[in-house]
Amino acid sequence: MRQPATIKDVASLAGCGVGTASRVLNKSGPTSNDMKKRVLMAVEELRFEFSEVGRSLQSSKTLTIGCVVPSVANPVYADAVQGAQETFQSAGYQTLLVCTNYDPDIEAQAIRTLIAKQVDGFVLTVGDALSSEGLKSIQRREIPHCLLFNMATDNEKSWSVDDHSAALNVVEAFVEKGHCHLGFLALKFKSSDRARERYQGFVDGCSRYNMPKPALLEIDEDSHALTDLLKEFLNQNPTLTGLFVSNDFLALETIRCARTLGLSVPGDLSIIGFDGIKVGAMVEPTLATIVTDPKGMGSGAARTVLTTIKGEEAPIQPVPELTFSFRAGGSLAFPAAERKGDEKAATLSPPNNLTNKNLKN
Amino acid sequence: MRQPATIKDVASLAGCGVGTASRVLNKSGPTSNDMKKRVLMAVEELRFEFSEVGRSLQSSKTLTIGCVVPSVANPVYADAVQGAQETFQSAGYQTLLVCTNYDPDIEAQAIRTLIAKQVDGFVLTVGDALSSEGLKSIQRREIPHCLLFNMATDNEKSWSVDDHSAALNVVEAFVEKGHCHLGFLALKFKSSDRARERYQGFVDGCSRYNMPKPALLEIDEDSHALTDLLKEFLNQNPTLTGLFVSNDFLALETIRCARTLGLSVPGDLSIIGFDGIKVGAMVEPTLATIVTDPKGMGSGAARTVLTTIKGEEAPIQPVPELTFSFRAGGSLAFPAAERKGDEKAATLSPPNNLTNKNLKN
DNA sequence: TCTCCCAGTGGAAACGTTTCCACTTTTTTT
DNA sequence: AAAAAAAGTGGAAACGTTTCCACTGGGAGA
Repeated sequence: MRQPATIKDVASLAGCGVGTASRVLNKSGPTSNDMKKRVLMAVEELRFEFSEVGRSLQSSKTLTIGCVVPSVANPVYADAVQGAQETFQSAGYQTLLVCTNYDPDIEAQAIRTLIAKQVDGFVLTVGDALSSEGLKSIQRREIPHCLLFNMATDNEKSWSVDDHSAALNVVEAFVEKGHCHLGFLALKFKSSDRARERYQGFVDGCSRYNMPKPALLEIDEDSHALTDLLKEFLNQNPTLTGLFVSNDFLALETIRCARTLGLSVPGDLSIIGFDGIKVGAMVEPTLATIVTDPKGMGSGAARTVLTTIKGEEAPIQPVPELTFSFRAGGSLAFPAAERKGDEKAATLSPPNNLTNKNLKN
Repeated sequence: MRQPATIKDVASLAGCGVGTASRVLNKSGPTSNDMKKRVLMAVEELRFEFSEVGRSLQSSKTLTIGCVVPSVANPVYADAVQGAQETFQSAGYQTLLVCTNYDPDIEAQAIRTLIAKQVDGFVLTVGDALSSEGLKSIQRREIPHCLLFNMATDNEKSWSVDDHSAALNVVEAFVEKGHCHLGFLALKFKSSDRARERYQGFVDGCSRYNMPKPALLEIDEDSHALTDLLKEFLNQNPTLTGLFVSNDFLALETIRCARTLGLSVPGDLSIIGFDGIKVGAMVEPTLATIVTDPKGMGSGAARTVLTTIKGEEAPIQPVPELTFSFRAGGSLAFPAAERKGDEKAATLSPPNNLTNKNLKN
């Protein structure tokens, strides 16, 4: 028991050749009933289990997939990993998980290691799909893979939210409620092509509705200083009534900070988040947000990889428009000035004569 | 490039034997500077990378750890996995992740597969540490491993929250605020030894303070029917003023349901959660809860496995008392009847003459 | 000058599989 | 009854690596 039994042990205990033992256990060739019985008994006796390592060496398949994401502490990625893992699991593949912490060096290093481990495929979220060294290695070796939450390019499949369209939707939601000066609050703006895409969509949306270019508040960490930063930001943008926050946690935090500043949400400031985490619907006010389906995305990317491995060249493509939906919530409403006054101001072409009020310094 | 280069290719391009090439690349023996140069050039030229599969077969080490948890959709496990993964990563190990969805069959099957893949160790949360088939296999083969969030037994190391003590703490927190009839709301009570342990601690705590045995409300899923169940539960326990909820998400959901029923939290019902998720501190009222450190637990379990692998028999043991802490929050307060009336009732030996009020049917 | 030692090297064996080929025995076909 | 086909079997080769052993030279010590 100390040393696990090998197929040779099984063969010699069953009194047959290794080839025969292999054929019995894999049902990969003709075998007599007698032999079957003897081999199976030997397996039982020795508690034999195949070594996948030996198998992999011979078949050059590992039944293992590399899954590279920034961090599973972020529930969006956690859900995606969950979806991918489940899908791979039911297809008989195991998932080798690496978290990069948004660090391109760790990302590159991790991918090298996974390649050395001969994974059969990859599902990965890279920092920047165009420059990622790791992604290039994967492409060069033609290892089946699918991006997740990265922008698709000409030659890359990707399951991801259509950030640009989603941001447009957010603008529309604000406009419907009569907002005409918006802001964008983002975390880790630099290191993520997704965040940039989202911002671009937001800018485009604002310009489409003849609004001023949205004010941008960029923060480094989930910083404790958010309250102060927010205060300064709002002072610099006194007419701003709506804020698009790049993820729901940050949005909840922002609501808390706004309260600390004596502002009411949505009375003084409307907020729309991004991701659609469950708690967003449990809190008061409920959070208006873009709902996405990270688990579905992870599962989809996994299916794409699986079909690529099988050589079936028709993976199910995500339809961009269905990658998200808008969820209304109490954090979005008509600006206070509107409510008291002319409801008609809440039209699609903003009157541009509204100003923000009572931002108590 | 189609077929990755092997060390043989490197050797023949460098004009040396495979042994020499191996020695150069692993610095595992004497080599001349000339050879070093030639081998390194050949590696560059062929873009050679070691196959870990071949290596593993030879060394019977895979530098891979199996990590088995119920689900990473649950942020507690996600954080734990994150911690474990980081720790393993920096020690040069990769993490093979499996989610069991709380299903003992999947658990057993997954562990078998991981054993076949020859993982060097395991970090795992099993449904029931005493009966888990998978755990038995691991023990039988003497594979280094450490439990996570399971109760430690005589011969098993485990990093986990001291659920029993934590539940006692919760009772004390309620008692300090003058509550004298408590309830316990749990999810998946059956399949988890942790939940049972927590309940036991709660029961013990109540009896210690001469309170009636706590009422138990057990639900199957994150059920939509919670509002109705809660209503019925509170009707059946009219004197109940404090509810201990087995996780923070469920606690937030419970607060929402209570509101739907026209009850105020904490006015009519005080609530204490479990886990200490971040949003708990962002919402209104903030959630009183037991704060735990899942990431630290995951990392700790990983360190235990690593030291076991190295044969160092002195893994850092978690100190039970430091596995959790109580965080005060707005969801816990003096019962409404108390507030209006006699503050002195809030003592350690409850007067037993208090009754619950205004539970509007 | 003769040993002896050691740096440097090549190559075979081993790790645990599967697959292929060759061989024997049985069954089917004529 | 003979020939052909099929079923059943054993064993070697291959997968990519490391490690061990054996062999060469050359330099140091006698």
